[in-house]
Amino acid sequence: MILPKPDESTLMTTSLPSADQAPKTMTDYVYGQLREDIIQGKLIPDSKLKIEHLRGEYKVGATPLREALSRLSSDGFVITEGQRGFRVSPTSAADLDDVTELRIMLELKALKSSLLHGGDDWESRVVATYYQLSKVEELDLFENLAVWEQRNHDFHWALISACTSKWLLHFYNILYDQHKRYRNISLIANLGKRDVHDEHQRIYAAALARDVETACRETEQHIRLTAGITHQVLQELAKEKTA
Amino acid sequence: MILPKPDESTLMTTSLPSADQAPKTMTDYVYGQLREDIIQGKLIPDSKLKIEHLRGEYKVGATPLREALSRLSSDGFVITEGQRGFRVSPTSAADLDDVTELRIMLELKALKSSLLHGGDDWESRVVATYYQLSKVEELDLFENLAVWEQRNHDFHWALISACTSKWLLHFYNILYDQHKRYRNISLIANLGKRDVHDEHQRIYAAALARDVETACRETEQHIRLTAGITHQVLQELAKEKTA
DNA sequence: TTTAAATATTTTGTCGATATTATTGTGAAT
DNA sequence: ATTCACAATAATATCGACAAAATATTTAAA
Repeated sequence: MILPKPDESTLMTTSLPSADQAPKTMTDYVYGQLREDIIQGKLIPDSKLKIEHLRGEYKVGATPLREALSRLSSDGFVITEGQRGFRVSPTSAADLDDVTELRIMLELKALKSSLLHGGDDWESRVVATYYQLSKVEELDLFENLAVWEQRNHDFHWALISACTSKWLLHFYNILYDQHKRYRNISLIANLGKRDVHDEHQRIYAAALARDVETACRETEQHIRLTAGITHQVLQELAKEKTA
Repeated sequence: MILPKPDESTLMTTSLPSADQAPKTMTDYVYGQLREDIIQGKLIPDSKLKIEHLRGEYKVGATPLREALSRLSSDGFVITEGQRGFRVSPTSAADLDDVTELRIMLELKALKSSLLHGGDDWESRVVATYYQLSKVEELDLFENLAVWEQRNHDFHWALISACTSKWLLHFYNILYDQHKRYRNISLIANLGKRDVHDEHQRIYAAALARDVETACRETEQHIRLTAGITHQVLQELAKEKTA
């Protein structure tokens, strides 16, 4: 078993997502890989996930693979039917709307709780992640997409990290990544048409001022904008296919 | 492989919970068993789940077992740590509150959507499940706990079954069962102190009248009452332990 | 040519065995 | 006694192989 340096690893983690828990086990490793490849769209929606093929692709045995796929199925990234193996969960405009609405509800609730309970450590995290995000947003985004993605996630996570509900954060994590799946389709269109940094700045200011009302409003608008543009791109792609 | 008659089976099912999807595979079978045994408290919180032992208990191989446990870990019923196997998720008063608050939020949202979108088929389901529930609530509940449990679930599910959000229903299912875990501790205390049928009747009437406001208010009160009594029993048990 | 039955191939789900890692138990040294 | 090192034991995670099931292909009939 050749694996990177070991580290803590629990389900429903409350730690920052950038703390990229180095996997202790083959299952954990391939779980992370598969999840990431699904989110990145490298494994295309509704395509079949054949064990033998994946075995060669990720250099792991069948057992850890099946375990990882089982987990992913409960996360909603993979669907499994009777004796017909696994496949990547399909995507659709309807599902995007579904994910978006629920994510808004959960994120706003988490944000509110976080603003009410966050202490000095929370403030520090918000300031630090905002600073790092700002740095990369001054550069050419198109050349630093991966870094921006990471820091964007870190910032949003820091904002809600003081939320007291473990379950809320757990579900939020799933929906955030589901949403990311769609957003990746339209990332370029998204970043081109907006002043994302300005949106972040406003959320940041409201959060530190503990202005729940404003922070929630700005966050909701922020998410809806992304989802809206993604929805457009998705429909354009659908039209191209039929035409 | 000796398994019951086959049937459809997909994750994130939108069908009634009583439609007890007969498992096609060993993994599905043992997944259901383990889940039920955790909910029923037969597998006690925080206890270790040793593969060899479970293998004998449920008469299945190690691979399906590990797959089922992997799924359950993403569902939050089981926790898995690095190279230290699986254990039943621990319970706590804080977790009960967490589950309760989130469940209320999700169930009310789902109920609202359902009342807005439900058609004739939805109405039929509500009427039918309410009728069956009423029948058993006229009998001695203590002698029909299992049946009551099932019909109570069916009724609540029917109410929200016209909700258009698949994700909302998926998360609701998880939280409902998590809540059931706690409720089982105090079921007797709960049924003794209340007129549950009256509460159900009021929700029923408001739902059919499409009175979103009232239906939500009654449902919230209904859940809070259960959770409150469960909380009490939980604390009493904790005191007994220290005393 | 289409439809249907029969056969061949692929793929899934499962088991038993094994190497690796954690845990427990034992005895020596502080 | 308590702590530490080290051996003995137990449990986990993984692999390779195989039977059952689904899928693809061929062959025969309408």
